[in-house]
Amino acid sequence: MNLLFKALRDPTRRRILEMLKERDLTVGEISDAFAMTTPSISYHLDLLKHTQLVSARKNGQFVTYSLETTVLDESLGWILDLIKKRNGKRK
Amino acid sequence: MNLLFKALRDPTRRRILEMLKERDLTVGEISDAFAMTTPSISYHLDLLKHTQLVSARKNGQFVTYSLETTVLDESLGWILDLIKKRNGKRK
DNA sequence: GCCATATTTAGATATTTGTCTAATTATATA
DNA sequence: TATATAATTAGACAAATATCTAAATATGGC
Repeated sequence: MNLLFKALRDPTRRRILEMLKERDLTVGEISDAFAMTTPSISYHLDLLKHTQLVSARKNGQFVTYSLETTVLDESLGWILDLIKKRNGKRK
Repeated sequence: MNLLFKALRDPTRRRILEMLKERDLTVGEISDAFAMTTPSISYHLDLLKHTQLVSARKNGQFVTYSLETTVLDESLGWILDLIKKRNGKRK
C-alpha cells in the first residue's frame, strides 16, 4: 500500500504507466518521450517493477515493459472504501 | 492530481483520512492517536486541507476536521482508466 | 573476436519532505 | 484581566528522493 502510493506519487512514473496502457514499450521508446536521461528512466522503471505495476521481459538487447494492473485493485479498494463509508454516514 | 497523490503518499495522512471516515475529529483527538507532536499533525492536516481532502471548521478554541471525498473521484477515475483500457486491450 | 547499441549500476548531488522545539495566536474561564 | 488550553507558524535539521555523469554489462552483427 505504501509502496504503491509511493510509486504513483511521481508524475514521470504516472506518465510511464499511461504510455504502457496503450501498448508495451521498450526502455528506449519510453526514454524518448521524456526530457530526462535513460538512467533516470531506468530508475523509475525499476521502482515500478518492484511495486509490480509493470513487468519486464528481455528481447535480445531490448527490454520490453508491460503494465500490470492487479496491484492497482488494492489502491482502488482503499479509495472506494473511504468514499463509500463516508457517504453511508451522510444519509 | 499531483497534489492528490502526494497527499496520499504519506502513511500518517492516510491514517488520518481513515479516522475521519468514521467521524469528524478535532486536532487534539487526531494528535492523540499518533506518537508525534501536535505541530507535525498540524502540518499534515494543512497539507490535506490544501488538497481538499479535508475541511476544517472552528468551534471556539477547537478546530474540527472533516473528510472531503469529492477530490478522490479524480484519482479513482485515473486508476480505473488504467485498469479498464488495459483489460480492453487483452480481449 | 571487435565494435555498436540497449540497458542497468554506481556514485554524487540538489531538492523535497517529515519531524522536532520554541514561539505565537486565539479562545475560554476564573 | 490574567492564566490555561488548543492550534498554528517559524526555523532547524536529518532522511528520502529524483536527477545527473561515468562506468559496467549484455547482446547483435560484421
